[in-house]
Order: sequence, then C-alpha cells, then structure tokens
Amino acid sequence: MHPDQIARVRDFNRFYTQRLGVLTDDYLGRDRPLGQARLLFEIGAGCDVRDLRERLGLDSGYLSRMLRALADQQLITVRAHPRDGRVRVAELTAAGHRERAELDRLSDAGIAALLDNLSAAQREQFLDAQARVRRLLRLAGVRIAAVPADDRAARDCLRRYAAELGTRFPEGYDPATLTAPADVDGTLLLATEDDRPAGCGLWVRHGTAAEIRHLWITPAARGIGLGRRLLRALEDDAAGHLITTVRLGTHSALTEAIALYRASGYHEIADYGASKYNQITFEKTVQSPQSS
Amino acid sequence: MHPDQIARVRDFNRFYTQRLGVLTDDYLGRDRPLGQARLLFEIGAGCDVRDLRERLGLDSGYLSRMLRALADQQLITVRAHPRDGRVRVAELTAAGHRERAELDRLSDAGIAALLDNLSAAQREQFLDAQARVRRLLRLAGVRIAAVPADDRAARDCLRRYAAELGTRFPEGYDPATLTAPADVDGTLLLATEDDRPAGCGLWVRHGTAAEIRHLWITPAARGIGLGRRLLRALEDDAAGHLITTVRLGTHSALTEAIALYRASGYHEIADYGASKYNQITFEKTVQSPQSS
DNA sequence: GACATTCTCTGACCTGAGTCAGGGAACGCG
DNA sequence: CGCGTTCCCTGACTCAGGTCAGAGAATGTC
Repeated sequence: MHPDQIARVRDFNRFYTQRLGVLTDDYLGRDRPLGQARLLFEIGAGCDVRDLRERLGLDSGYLSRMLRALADQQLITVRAHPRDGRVRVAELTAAGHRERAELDRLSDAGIAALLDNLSAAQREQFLDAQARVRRLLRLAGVRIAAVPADDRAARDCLRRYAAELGTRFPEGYDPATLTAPADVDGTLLLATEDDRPAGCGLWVRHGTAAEIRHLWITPAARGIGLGRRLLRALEDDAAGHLITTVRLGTHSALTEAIALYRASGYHEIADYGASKYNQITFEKTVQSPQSS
Repeated sequence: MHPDQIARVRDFNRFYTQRLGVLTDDYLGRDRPLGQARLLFEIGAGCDVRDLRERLGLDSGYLSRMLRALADQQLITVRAHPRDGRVRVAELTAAGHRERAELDRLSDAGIAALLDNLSAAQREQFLDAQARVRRLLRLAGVRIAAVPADDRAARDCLRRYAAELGTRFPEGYDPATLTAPADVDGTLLLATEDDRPAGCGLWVRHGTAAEIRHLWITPAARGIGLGRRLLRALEDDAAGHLITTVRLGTHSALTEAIALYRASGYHEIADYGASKYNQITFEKTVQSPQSS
C-alpha cells in the first residue's frame, strides 16, 4: 500500500471532522451538554433506565445525575416501573418531545443549508459518494478469523443459514445435511462486524482439493461486498493448507451466489455428488497468497 | 430537497464519527490529552506561540499551560523569539520528534490495517469516493455574497486576478484595465471558504444586458466546481435585476474558462469590443431563478 | 523618555464527563 | 421470613477543556 493512500485518508478524516464539528455545534444548539442531548434522543418513546445504561454504556451514578438534570428542566419524567419497583422508567414530557424535535430540526437545517448550495445532480453525486465510502468502510471493518468448530456465533450463523435456505429452496432444506464443522478436516471462518457475526463459511479437505460450503452473509451485512471477501479468505486459507483446487456447488435459486462465483473466477464443472441441493457446481485453482 | 437526503447525510455522519472514534482512540495512544497531542502536531518544525494561538483558536492562558506541560515532559522547548523578545517560539525536542513520529505511526497503522482488508481496486474506489465527498463538501461550504465595491477581500482578489493574468497572457496584463467596482451599475460577488476569500466576479449593466467580468477563483479553491457555481450566482443575481442577456469575453490562453463557459450554456458571439484582451466572446440568455 | 500596545504567563475559576464506593429500596428464592 | 441480588441514587472524587482578569516584560510610537 502506498503511504500516500494513508495520508489521503488521514487528510480526509481531519477535514471531515472539522466540517462535522461546525455542523454539530449548531445542532447542539441550546446550551445543552452533549450527554443530555444524546439522552433526549435515546429515551425516545420512553424506556427503562437500566436499558439506557446498557445501551450508552454509562455509569449508573452519572446517568442518574443526567436524568435528574433533564427532569429538573421538565423535559422528562422518571417513574418507577409498574411491575418492578427497583427499575425506573424515563419518559419524555410534552416539552421534552418539543425540545427533541427542535434539536432534530436544527440538525436538519444545518445539513439542508449545506446541501442547498449544490445542484440536484451534485447532491446525488454527494450522497452516492458517501454511500460508497460507507460501504467500503464497513467492508474494511469486518474481521475474518478462523474459529473452533464449536464456536457459538458460528453455530448460530449456520443455523440461520439453514433456516434461510429452508425458505428459499422450493423443496425446503434439511438442516441435517449441514456439514458439522467438528467432523471435517478444514477451516471454519467467521466474519464479525463490531463483534457481531456478519457471516461464515468453511472448507473441507479432499486430498489436495477442498470443497467450500455454507458460505453465508447475514442480511444486515449484505451489499457491502463481504461475500466476495469471505470467499477469498476461504480460498487463501485453503491454499495456505496445501490445497490447489477448490470446488463448490449451489442451488439455482441462489442467483446472487452464482453470480459471485462466476465473478470470482470459478468455472462450471460436472456435479461431484456432494449434496442433493447442488444444482450447479464450480471449480477454481488457487495458490497460496503472496505477502505483498 | 428530499428529507430523505438529509437523513442519509445524518446517518453517514453518525456512522463516520463512530468509526473515526474507534480509529482515533488508537491514535490518541499513550495517555496524552487530545489537546496536547494536537499541539505536538501543530508545532511541527517549530513555530511562534502567537501563530499557534491563532491557528488553533486557543486562549492564551490555556495554551501557555499546555505548552508548559509538554515542556515538563521534555517534548518541546519554549524560547524567546530572536528578534522580538515578547514573542516565544516553541520547538520540538528530539524526544518530541520521536513522540510525534510514534503518534503518526499509530495513526497510520490503524488506517493501514483497515485499508489492508480491501483489494487494491477497492482502495482506489474508496479514496476516490472520499475525494468526491470532500470536493462537494468544500463546494457546498463556500459562501457567495454580494459585497460593497470597496470590500477589502474583493479588492484583494481583483489584484491577485490581475497579477495572474499578467503571467498567463503572453502580452501581459495591464491592471488599469480592471473594471473598478465602484464605477459600475452591477453587483460584485465574493466567494468565501471558512471566511477566507475563494473567488470573485462581477457583472455590469448595459441596458437589459449585462457583462460578466473578472470571474476568478483562488488557486486554493480550484478544482471543486466553484467557478461554475460562482458564474451561476452571477447570472442569477443579474437576472434578479431584470437582466435578460449576459455576455462575457476571455482570452484564448484561459482554456479552462472557455470550457466552463461552453459547459454552462454560453454560445460564441462576435466580439462586442469591451476589452482588448477578449479573444473570444460568449452570450447566454438568463431568467430569474424560480425559488424551488 | 513617556505611553500605549503586543505578547505571554499566572492564578482563580467554571463546566462537562466520567469513576468509584457505598447505601437503601425492591425483588426473587428457598 | 431471611438472604442474596438487582437497581437506583448520593456523595466524593478526578481530569480535560476552557474562560477571564490581571501582571509583567518587550516593543513601537510620538
């Protein structure tokens, strides 16, 4: 990687935070500490203090004081939970709702004033570029790592994978045909985004060939190019274990998967009889990735 | 503008700041308050305390204490200015340079680790999209406003404009041929980016026609589409003053200007004899902008 | 030389953000 | 009922960031 690229990213970050600072100073608006403004948003249509603490990761004492401050300003009320006297529930008052809407409005107005200086086409370009930055940043932020066969999150992914296939295959899907990761010679890879599972996949050794199975991306992580990255990671991992050929099969109902395999350099081969659900099968030769 | 667009921008901002937070937590690194780390960067190869205060917009007392703290850590030295005993000069010590390089390294490492998860093509796409976001954000952030004929910043722009033409025209440029904004019926527009001049331009009434003159963008603000925006602003302003036709002329050496005029809907006309430097002249009919 | 100005530093504050220890009320369970 | 647990509040801190009012030294200006 060029050091120049890193410098460009840093430069962009500096620029963007500065611009953002200008915007959010407006948005912060009426003399309210940031913490309290955040609370106002989070409370929304009322919620347990306990949940707030959890969601925002705040100290209970700290939160307690901030809630009190908001209550003193008549923006929220804090009451005991109807069924559990220990738990307290915070709710916006009418004034609180107004205040929240006002903050929203200020924030929107700042952005609107900015976007207003652009033509409609430029606005579209801007949003499009932002979306692209975001997609790639999400993709880059995903961690892919080999996990033991009994990893809870990976198991969970496989379960959800099977459930989805059950709804997408006209003939349904029998979860019993899932490859048990513990039984095979190969690697189970788990992709995580912010410590939450984003996908999984595994390869199974057959001599110097490997079969890739159960490549799956969680719905929340689709559309950012993770399938391709995870597939590549599986190939690289297999190649690192002296595999020279990988193959895989899929169901004709999974059109996006088929497109992915074709775009990733796989060519169609005759069925090799691994699964009754395979309606189309592919193969690709791989080599150990050179460290750049 | 769609409210949806605003929501998308807000969403992106939220996402980006969160990601940035994760990165800069690393970068902040070794137990140094953010303010001090920023100072370490800004001081760079030594600079006046006065300049630091100016650039970072800090209170003199606050800055003084932070400098002292850095000096106590042996990261900088503060000495009197050689020629002005009131002014003090801050310089990094060897240890300061090392520390700064280390912060740099940490920051770079975080970004590098992230970019490393992308393919070379994706990295290029990412940087490209960032650059696009930045360009458009800069463009949107520029303020364009009518200023009185004796506005200092506008005068300054005109001077710099004349100086640039002097170097770009083979025959040179006589500053005396500049239109004096005070003498004409029309509007002088000044573009500013973060309160610094970014460009200027004016139009001069000739009945229901107007001539646009001295459209100029500072070198620092070029390449973001500001020329087009400023030209448009001049047309709109003129149209708002009952002008129906605008014309302008330019020198054949200014190829980017010619391209701009063509792309903005101007068509070539015969020379109307406004300036001896006009080698090509254009015209366009305009109408008062409808408020959207 | 007198005087205003410029630049820096010091001391005294304030605020927001956050941590930590402990206490008291309510609950769940045996 | 007794007991541990959960949830919350209070009080007492710490720290970074930042403001404000001067004081003091150096400089520029008349």
